[in-house]
Amino acid sequence: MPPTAFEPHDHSSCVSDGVAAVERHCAEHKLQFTKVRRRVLEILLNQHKAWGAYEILDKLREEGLGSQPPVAYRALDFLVSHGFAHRIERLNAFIACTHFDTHHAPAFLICRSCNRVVEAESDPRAGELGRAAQSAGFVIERTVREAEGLCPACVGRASA
Amino acid sequence: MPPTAFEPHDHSSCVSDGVAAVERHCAEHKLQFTKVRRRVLEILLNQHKAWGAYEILDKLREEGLGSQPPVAYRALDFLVSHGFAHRIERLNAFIACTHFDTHHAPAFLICRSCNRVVEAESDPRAGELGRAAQSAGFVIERTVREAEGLCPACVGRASA
DNA sequence: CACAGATCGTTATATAATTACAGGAGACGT
DNA sequence: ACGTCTCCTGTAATTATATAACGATCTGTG
Repeated sequence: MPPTAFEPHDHSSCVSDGVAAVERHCAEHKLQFTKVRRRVLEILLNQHKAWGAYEILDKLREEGLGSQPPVAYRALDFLVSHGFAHRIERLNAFIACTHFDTHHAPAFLICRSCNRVVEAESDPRAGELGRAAQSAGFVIERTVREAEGLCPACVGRASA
Repeated sequence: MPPTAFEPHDHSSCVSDGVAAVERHCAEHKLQFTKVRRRVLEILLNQHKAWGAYEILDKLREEGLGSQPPVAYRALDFLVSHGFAHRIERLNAFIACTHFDTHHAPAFLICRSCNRVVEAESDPRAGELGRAAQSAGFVIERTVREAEGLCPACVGRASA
């Protein structure tokens, strides 16, 4: 499953499918998918970039959905805690989850030029972190794996 | 090379060896290892935990070495940019480098209970990130790999 | 309806980081 | 020694990110 967001794709389905999947999941698990939460998810899905909480808040404010930081942070907390979105530590920003079904430990590729971010599936026990943890007797609960660099399009542009 | 900071060790040598190594490196590369920079490195080396910039600033202030945020941030920038310290994105905090010689892409194990942080050596091209990057044609420039969980001592304490 | 728990609106505050600019100390060529 | 260049320092102000606290309102359920 190669990352797709760096490639042209039918983006409108990213939004509609994402919202639909979360809607379904919330219905099944009796979670309240409220207006603000839905709107924040839509905003996140709207571009494959990481959104700062205050960028989202600005949008909400324009639309009359809330004007104070806790409004945005609460919606983001909800989305993140249920796996509908992820926090990108490197950017202090948030992105919609694109591997929603699988129970995952995500890894991210962040293009510093066009700011697009792609989520890759990963196994938390694999790789350096897992190996180091095992040899140290460390129990991993959560991992942060983020790579910053240039996406294929921007590499081409730079070397051209 | 198993991580050592989770185990008992002669900690005074962590500080003195660390400072000496950086001192040598600065001399060789004509870098100015000024009073503030040295002191910040000592503070970082003093405990195997991640220090917030403002914690460091408080210490500097007590000692009359500076009172405004840029003093701490500038010293930290120097240390990080030359590989003498690392930033832990997950904690918005900084830690002294313990694998100083090797040109590295560090990974970290963060104990959420005792707050100790251990640096593990790693190969940026290995693991999930490298694989994902390669298949996407993404060029990695920098990676963030941080695992949060419980160190051996705290696991024992919790299950006891 | 009445209740409990979740969610929301708002004010205030905490924490983290940067910008901007003036001054100082050392390196270096002349 | 003199200017001058560069890097480093001191400080004020501001921006960015995130949380605390609290009362009001909504939602599902008996």
